[in-house]
Amino acid sequence: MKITTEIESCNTCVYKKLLFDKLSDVEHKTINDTRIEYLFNKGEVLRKEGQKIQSFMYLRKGLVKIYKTDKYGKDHILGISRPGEFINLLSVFSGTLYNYSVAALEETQVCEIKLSSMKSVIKTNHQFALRLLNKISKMSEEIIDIQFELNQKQVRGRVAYVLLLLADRIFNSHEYKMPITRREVGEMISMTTENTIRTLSEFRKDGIIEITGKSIHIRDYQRLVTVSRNG
Amino acid sequence: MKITTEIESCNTCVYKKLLFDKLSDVEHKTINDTRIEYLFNKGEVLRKEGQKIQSFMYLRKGLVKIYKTDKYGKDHILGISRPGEFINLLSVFSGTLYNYSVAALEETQVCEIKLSSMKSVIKTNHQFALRLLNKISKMSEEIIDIQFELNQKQVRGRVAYVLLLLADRIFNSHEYKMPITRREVGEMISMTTENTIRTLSEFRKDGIIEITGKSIHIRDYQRLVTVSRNG
DNA sequence: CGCGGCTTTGATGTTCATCAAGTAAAGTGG
DNA sequence: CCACTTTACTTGATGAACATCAAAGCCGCG
Repeated sequence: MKITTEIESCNTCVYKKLLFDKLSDVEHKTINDTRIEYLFNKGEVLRKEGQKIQSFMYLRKGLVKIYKTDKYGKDHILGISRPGEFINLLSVFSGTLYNYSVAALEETQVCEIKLSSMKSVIKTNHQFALRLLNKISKMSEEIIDIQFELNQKQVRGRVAYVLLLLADRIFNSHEYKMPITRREVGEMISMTTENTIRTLSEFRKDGIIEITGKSIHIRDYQRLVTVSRNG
Repeated sequence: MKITTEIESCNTCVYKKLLFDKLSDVEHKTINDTRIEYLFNKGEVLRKEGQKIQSFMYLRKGLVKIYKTDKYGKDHILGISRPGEFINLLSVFSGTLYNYSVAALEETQVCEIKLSSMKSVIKTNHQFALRLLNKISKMSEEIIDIQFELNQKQVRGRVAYVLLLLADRIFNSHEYKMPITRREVGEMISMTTENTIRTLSEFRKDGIIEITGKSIHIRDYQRLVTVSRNG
């Protein structure tokens, strides 16, 4: 992890419009003054469950996994976040401690804003407060929705669902390099690594996907959708 | 469902302190003026997935289940809410449509407040906005946490977890009348009704619980905790 | 170049869903 | 209020889905 200074001010940030565009100059300054840019390497843990929450984190580049560790030390992945998303939305206003961990799946750049600055802007800008409420709700609902969907499916459906989630929501492509290991796919769908791999092999034999190491090429998208729906 | 007029004003409500205690007289009037009290019978659906969100709902008496229905028509219970809790916190700021359904498990009284009134108070009272953010986050985290816990367990552990959840968080007693059917327990833990019942019978045979129709008496609390942990 | 983690496949046993069949309880209409 | 119908509850038997154990090849990295 290291500190960078790529952006001079939030005003020039490409993600400004996602949350910070309706702020006054003073409010912008409040946010920008306590802002720190960080660069995390692949594999680095940004935040750990149980740590004290002192800042707001905004994902600018890279990819992270959001996960919880159970009492046996096994991780359970709740979701994957892309640039433009907040990393700690959920925990940030519910308590003083992180309720889950966040780790970088690739080189990842984040902006960190002091929690006090965020609260200060909420005080002067109700529109900002409403947008924040909206963002928090959406992120929670997405996580709950993924769990709900996965709960209805068995292995084939679950693996298909994850492949589609990556294709549609993360990479917007039918061809991508898997950002997570097979074990992590298992940790996402609550299945063993072995069965996850077996299922991927089945999909390959069925001609639904092509696998070359980490690379996935979805050859029969429609069929994968069907498997995800009915599996 | 029928409209009641038990409380004259939010000022005299026993639940005032949970969210509405730091409001000015004008803000109180804003909330109170659009407030309507409803009484729902056991089994009645308060809100259905897909309906438009136009109000904020506060649970005053009774018990409700929060659930989603899958494409096969099977319900999946996400949580159970007690008096003093909001019913539609999650959905309320994330979109215009409900993302889940809410049904009364017993005779239930709710206060409904127009969404516009809530937003109006957020504009004038940032402390209120922060408390709302906090409440939303907490409720989401509880739902996510329950799913996370259940995902690690198998049938025995899951059934034990639900029994403890009811004992500890809903009734604060080792003896209670089940507010949900066996099928609904199954819908909560993603297991079939048959296996849920089988497991309850096992617990009875093992002397962990006593079952008399709908009544549950936890005889060996510690053992149930152990089963919930390791099952 | 070798060590540890990731990946893969196979064999085996456990857990759980499904099917079946019957009893008990709770609504419902006359 | 009782006959009737539906829904809830319960247990057993069977097979399917999945975890576990085992063993070996692969890959990246120090």
